[in-house]
Amino acid sequence: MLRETKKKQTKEAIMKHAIKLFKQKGYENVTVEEITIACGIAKGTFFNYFPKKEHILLHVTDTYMDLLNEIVHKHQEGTLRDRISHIFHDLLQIYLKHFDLLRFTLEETMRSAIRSETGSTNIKRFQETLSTLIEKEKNNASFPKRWESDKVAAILVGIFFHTIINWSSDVDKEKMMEMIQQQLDIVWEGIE
Amino acid sequence: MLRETKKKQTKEAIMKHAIKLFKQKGYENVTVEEITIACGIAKGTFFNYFPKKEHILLHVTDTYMDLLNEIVHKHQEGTLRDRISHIFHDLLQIYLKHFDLLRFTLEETMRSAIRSETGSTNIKRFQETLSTLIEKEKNNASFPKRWESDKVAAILVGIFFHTIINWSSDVDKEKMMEMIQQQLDIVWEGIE
DNA sequence: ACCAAAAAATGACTGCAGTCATAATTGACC
DNA sequence: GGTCAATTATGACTGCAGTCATTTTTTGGT
Repeated sequence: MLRETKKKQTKEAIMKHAIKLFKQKGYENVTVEEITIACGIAKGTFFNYFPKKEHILLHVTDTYMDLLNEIVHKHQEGTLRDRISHIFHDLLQIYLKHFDLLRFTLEETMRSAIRSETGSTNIKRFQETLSTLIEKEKNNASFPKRWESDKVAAILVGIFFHTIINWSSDVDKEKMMEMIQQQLDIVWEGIE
Repeated sequence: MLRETKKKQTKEAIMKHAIKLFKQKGYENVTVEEITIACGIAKGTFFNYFPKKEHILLHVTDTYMDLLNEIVHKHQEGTLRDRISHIFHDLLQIYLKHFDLLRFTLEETMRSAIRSETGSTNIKRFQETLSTLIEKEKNNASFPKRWESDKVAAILVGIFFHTIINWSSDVDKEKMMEMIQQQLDIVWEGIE
């Protein structure tokens, strides 16, 4: 299957060069033609692999999805409450570190979620990851069974995204984590 | 001041015709030129009023912001917990009713929040509205003072947006409200 | 090694958002 | 009501995303 391997190579080449250029010049200042020239292919070929320029960004998220699993895996000890905090902390660090690229990725993630072009959005995958994490904890009896893991995960994801969307302009990283932390505290202890 | 009134008229005309066309044909199938022709002005004039096509959508939100205040005003009786539920219920109804237009508006709202083109995003304004609502309740001593209204509002907004983003594909309106409701319950009563 | 069908690459082409130099309109002042 | 500076309108123009008819490459069969 020469064809298959070549296709994979081309796709990866496009992504590699695209991301490199995005980081260099910013997403909006990079044209599709530029990317294809960097790859040594014709402009039209790009669209055989990605239906829109933006779709590269969705695939970028896939890479970071792996990272999410790593992070979740890294924080196994302690209470669920602490573990979630640590996970969010690490995620936030990554987001802020690669902010220039990832904010466009975030934008695209939101867009595709709203349009629901794909059944399974990256946000939903994030939520599922947290959901299974919580579900496991339930079996350890260290988590109240009356709440559906799914819904709790939804709240947590909501907090995370809402915070990074609304405060990513803020340069003060510590403050952002503090915001998330305080919201988590409220959720854990309950308002009333 | 003929000039001022004329400017306002033109701006409103653009918005009126634009929205009408968006509803008819969908945001993406309407060109800027089409809008200007409907208004009887030249294409270039459009960009004297809105820097980008998408910016009309941000102004659409302004209209719905007024609606938000009405809704908040409508639900004065009962506990805060119930009031919030009712407010979210009404908001969701509006969102779903005008879904075809509002999902693009939502998209744009998210975009501008992430890019933080404007200091005060519509999301932040929503949050502030809820925050003052909660703050008032604090003074009535019917709300625990230990939590900052701001943070509680942030959680609530997070729940609302995350839900509509991730489930707006779902046609089942009742289910969506149920999702929000259940998340609110958890937040109110606390996880632990 | 040759052939035909399927898959993939190509780049000229189209359509639209957004720009900008120029033209028309307005208001303030005499 | 005539003059001029400031504001606003205009539409030809530019640049880029995305399309598509055509060409090139790959593959499996003989």
